[in-house]
Amino acid sequence: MKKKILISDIAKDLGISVTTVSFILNGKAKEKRISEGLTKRVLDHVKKVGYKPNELAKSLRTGKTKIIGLVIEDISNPFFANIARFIEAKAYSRGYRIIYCSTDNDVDRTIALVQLFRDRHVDGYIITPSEGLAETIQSLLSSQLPLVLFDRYLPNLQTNYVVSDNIKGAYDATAHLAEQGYKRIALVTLYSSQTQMRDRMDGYMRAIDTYKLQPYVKKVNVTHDEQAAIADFQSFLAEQQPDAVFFATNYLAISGLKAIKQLDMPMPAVVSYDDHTLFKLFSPTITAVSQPIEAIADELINILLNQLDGKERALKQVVLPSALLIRESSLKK
Amino acid sequence: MKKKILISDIAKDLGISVTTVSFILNGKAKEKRISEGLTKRVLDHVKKVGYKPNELAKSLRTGKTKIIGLVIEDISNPFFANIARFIEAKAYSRGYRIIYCSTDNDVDRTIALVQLFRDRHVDGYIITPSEGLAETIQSLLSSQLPLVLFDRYLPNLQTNYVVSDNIKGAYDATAHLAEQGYKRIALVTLYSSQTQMRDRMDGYMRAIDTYKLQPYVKKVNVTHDEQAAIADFQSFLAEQQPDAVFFATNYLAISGLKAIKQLDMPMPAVVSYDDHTLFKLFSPTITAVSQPIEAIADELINILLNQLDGKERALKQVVLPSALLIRESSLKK
DNA sequence: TACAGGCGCTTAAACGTATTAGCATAAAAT
DNA sequence: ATTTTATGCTAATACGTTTAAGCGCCTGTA
Repeated sequence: MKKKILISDIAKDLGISVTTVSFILNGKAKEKRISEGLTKRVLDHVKKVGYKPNELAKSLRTGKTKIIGLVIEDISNPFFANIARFIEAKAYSRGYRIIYCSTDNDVDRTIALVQLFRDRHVDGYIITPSEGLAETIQSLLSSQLPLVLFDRYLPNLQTNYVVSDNIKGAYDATAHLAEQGYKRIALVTLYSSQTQMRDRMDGYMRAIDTYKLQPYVKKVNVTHDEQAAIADFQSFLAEQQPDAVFFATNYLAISGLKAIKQLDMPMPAVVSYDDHTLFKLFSPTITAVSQPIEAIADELINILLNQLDGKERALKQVVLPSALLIRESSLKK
Repeated sequence: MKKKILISDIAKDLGISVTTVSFILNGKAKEKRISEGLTKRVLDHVKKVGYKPNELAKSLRTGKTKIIGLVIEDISNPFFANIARFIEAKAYSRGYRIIYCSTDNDVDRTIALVQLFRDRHVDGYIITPSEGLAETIQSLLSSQLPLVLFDRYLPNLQTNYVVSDNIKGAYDATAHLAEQGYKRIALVTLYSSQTQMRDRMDGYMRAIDTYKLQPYVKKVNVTHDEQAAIADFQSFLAEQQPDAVFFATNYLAISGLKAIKQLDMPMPAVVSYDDHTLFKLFSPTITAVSQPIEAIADELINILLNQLDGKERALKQVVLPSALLIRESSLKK
């Protein structure tokens, strides 16, 4: 078992001081007027013995970890997984690493995860805030920690955020169904007052107003037990007999499709907010409101890195447009 | 902006030494014979001022981080996502945190991620090794770092691992298709000699032997461009006309189903290795070989934590049984 | 000849914690 | 009365880095 090499070993080997080695390793050789000859000798020797600095010690000393904490609702949801992937790539190319966690929309869990990141002194945070997270976020803000929210924001808090235009996305989806001639267009959403849910409801209602239709809203509790949610939704279907359903999230759409399938009934028209890799595979293929994933990731990482570089202190609140991808499930038969 | 509280602040406030506070905070009050009165005073005061130790400093001093690094092929694949979720819960309840990363089966990326975890001094590793990772893993082993592989292992390396019985799983799937009366049963697999792929091929071949059928094997390159893989698979379908297809992974099955759908041909019987949340939603529903996810997670975390506790030094190589979930896609019409 | 300043490097202190060795006092044993 | 042992706590060092301050030497200028 080989002993771990320290910066002091390098210094000793070469008969110079630790400081000099440190300067060279941190690219300050020029600035600190270390001779080129010595710089080269040190670099060569470092490579030869395979020295790697202890990042914990570095972080302790500098207060920086070069790590960004990504707190995301559900990393197995393709929407979030893709955002995470883009963010990771972009951060990497700028010298930052990402560590991420899923909250499953559980407040206690989210708070614990933010605390974990805080304990580990991550340099910045990208968060999909669950409800009840205001206090935690406020505490990050008070500590001046670089932070940007996405997918939703906390209405009472002045934070950076990046969201899509949920109102317009939901309006377009609902209007599309109305244009197709559907009359009983239902909205299936969560028991949740998160901003994105509120806005999707809002967009739906505006389209209902425009087309002078009746609203049919079903709220579902999807957290614990999918089968219960399915049964709940089934009774709604039986009772209200919608001819079209707009699901406010992709996983609601998936549970809803399971419910419809089990019922063996004529399938209503369907639109999902958020696309899913497999929607093109279903029969019929599923129409979806698709958020601009790469643009969202871009904005997020730029806002955060600009803050980390100290370039930007102004609040950034970005709203990006969504696109309606029309597939078979929403077309009039 | 409030100043961060240190252990020395606590000591000063109470007029005692840092050592004493540290002992008490680490539950060594009894062992170090600190009086109960003082212990209580310290604990009360710590709670009152909301002191949190600096974990970086702790880790630097102790060499422990209480963090486990989870290096996983693709966290957005439901199989891996569920494993991760179980592992996380189990680790948490035993005082460990998990940080995870997706490798996308890219060797360079995997090496970089392991290095990241190493730099951050995680206490142990759970890894789905991509091909070409032998050197990296060997280096972890040489450094005596607690480690367990899963889903596959590296044949030339003596490591702990947990895998499912891929041979039997693949045999059962293929045999089931044969029993249904299919004659031209194809295997779709990856260009990969990872152990799980080799074993699935093996199981398929054994069943082909048992039933005296002809093998039809298609290898697909799925890494870069899904559409290319789809086209490639389509030409295989056209050429070989299989009446049944056994896909060696769930994402192969998904790409395959897309290919079949695009072709608008009579659908062959289908079985997937690894289940997927949405397979029950497809038409027809998709038969799958399902791995015992919770049992795998259990074994993984137990093996690792026993190593971390120093209880166990013996090699643990665990093989768990898979189950065939028969759905519509594999039944004779 | 004296002095200023540039050059190339080093000394020493810090980051916040854990832990070894030991000190002063009091009680118990000889 | 002296030595031993137990009690309750602390001083000092270590973990592996970064960095402010400074030191001796050389060169050029007055």
